[in-house]
Amino acid sequence: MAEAKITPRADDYAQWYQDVIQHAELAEPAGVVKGCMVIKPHGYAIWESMQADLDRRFKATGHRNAAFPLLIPMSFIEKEAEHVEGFAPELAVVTHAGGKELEEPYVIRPTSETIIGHFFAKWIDSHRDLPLLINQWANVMRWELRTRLFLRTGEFFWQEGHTAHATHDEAKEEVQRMLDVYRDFAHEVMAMPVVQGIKSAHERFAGALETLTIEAMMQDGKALQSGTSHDLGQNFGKAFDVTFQNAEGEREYVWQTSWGLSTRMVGALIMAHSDDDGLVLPPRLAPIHVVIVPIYRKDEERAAVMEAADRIAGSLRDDGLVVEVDARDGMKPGAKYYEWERKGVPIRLEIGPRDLEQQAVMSKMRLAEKDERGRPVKETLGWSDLGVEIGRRLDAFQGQLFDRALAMREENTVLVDTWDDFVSVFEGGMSKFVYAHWDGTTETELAIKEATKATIRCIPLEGQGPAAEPGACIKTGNASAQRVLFAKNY
RNA sequence: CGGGGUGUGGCUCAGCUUGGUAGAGCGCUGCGUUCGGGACGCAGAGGUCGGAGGUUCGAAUCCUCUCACCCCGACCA
Repeated sequence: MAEAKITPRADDYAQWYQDVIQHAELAEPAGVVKGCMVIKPHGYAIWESMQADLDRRFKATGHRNAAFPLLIPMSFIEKEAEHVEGFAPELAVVTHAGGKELEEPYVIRPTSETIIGHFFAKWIDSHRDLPLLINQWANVMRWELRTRLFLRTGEFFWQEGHTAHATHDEAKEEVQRMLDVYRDFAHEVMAMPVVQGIKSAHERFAGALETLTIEAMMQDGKALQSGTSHDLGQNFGKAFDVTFQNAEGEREYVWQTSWGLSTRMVGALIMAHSDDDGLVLPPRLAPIHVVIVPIYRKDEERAAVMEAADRIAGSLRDDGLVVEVDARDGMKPGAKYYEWERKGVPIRLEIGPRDLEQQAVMSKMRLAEKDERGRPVKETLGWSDLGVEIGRRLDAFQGQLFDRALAMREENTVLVDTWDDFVSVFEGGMSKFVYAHWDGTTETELAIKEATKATIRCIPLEGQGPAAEPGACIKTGNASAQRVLFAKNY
């Protein structure tokens, strides 16, 4: 299988990212409301694929979907002290409706812990009501100072899970369970390796006891937080009076969790896999698996070739593949090739007059090797059992993408023990993942960020980073229980 | 909010310094020839040059104000 070249792209990575999005026709800023996006059909189809897969995983772990209001009374947000402090600066507030000023303003939901807490209080009475496992697919709004397409938009789409449990242990299990669901999704579906870990106090969700995260490395070596799972403790239970009677007849506050994953994952997908030729989509997320480009000169050829192309497409569809036949006239095959490559279709089949007699097609993978003339290497496949052959190649491609991304991350991950080395690692274009010791204080964390722009992405969970061993903080020399993951991030 | 930049046809942009009444490429429409890695010819459609005010005989161009967007930073559960 082809070994694709990854270009670090360093300083112009942001521009490259914009170009890929634009040329693959994924999204554009709405231009009306700051940082909101228009997701074009192809981009939305990728998000839909993510939704479908995640939704299956959520249901398999016992969760049910529900929907909650877009507008939240301001007073709800104010009920949890850390929550309001964290979100107040980025709230969009509705003050007027029906032509009149409202007595109490509403905020457009930045996340739904508060309004769901309000309803959980009504829904939960007995320990028999627990655990309550809810997920919501929704859009939310956060008025960020600076927006970045897909990575930090004012409005974005996501899912937010909200659960209530009888004990802290059960809640903590749920937090870890859903973090694992996110990891599995990232690895199996997105072909994007992630590090699981705990956020530092400074990076923790406003209102949570603990925030867990999955962190992925993009092609320029920077980290992208790709999903989070929070242990909310009893903070929201107390703020919204969510209580239940236990088996002993005593009233207790519930233990809650929340976890979310957003359209930022579409951005992650682009930055993790794509190249200068456009999108590279893992087969399990590709809206189209196979595009068939018919080739012909004369009308008689066209009729015969189209008939064969349609028949092959039908057969592949019977095998469960999503197939597009590009029957557009007046466009040369080469132009079609470039267009579908930019959109990240994993496999292209060409069929022309020469193939009809031999009952064959030419197959080209998205990351095919180039020959000495710079042309991509294609292979000839027979018509019989074509669906099986293609399925095999799609599976291999899925694995190849993960292996490639993992190898890239390993090559750019280092252990660092001196401050000078630490500083020099973060100079220059290509960034890295650095495992180093930290004394555990926010003060040191901020000082390191100030000096290097690198932040603590997470304190890796067991088995995620290097083996836990005590050491001395990279900056202060104070005691450290284990290495933490530093990186520049988006 | 600080620094830098850009607003001209659907898209990318030139023209602005040195005012003279709007261009290119791509895309789009029609016809013909093409079609195994980004086709070509011919004929067309499409723009009150972000907005307002000013200077001038005359403003895309100069001046003032204003709006929007992009990049860098601050911020980022």
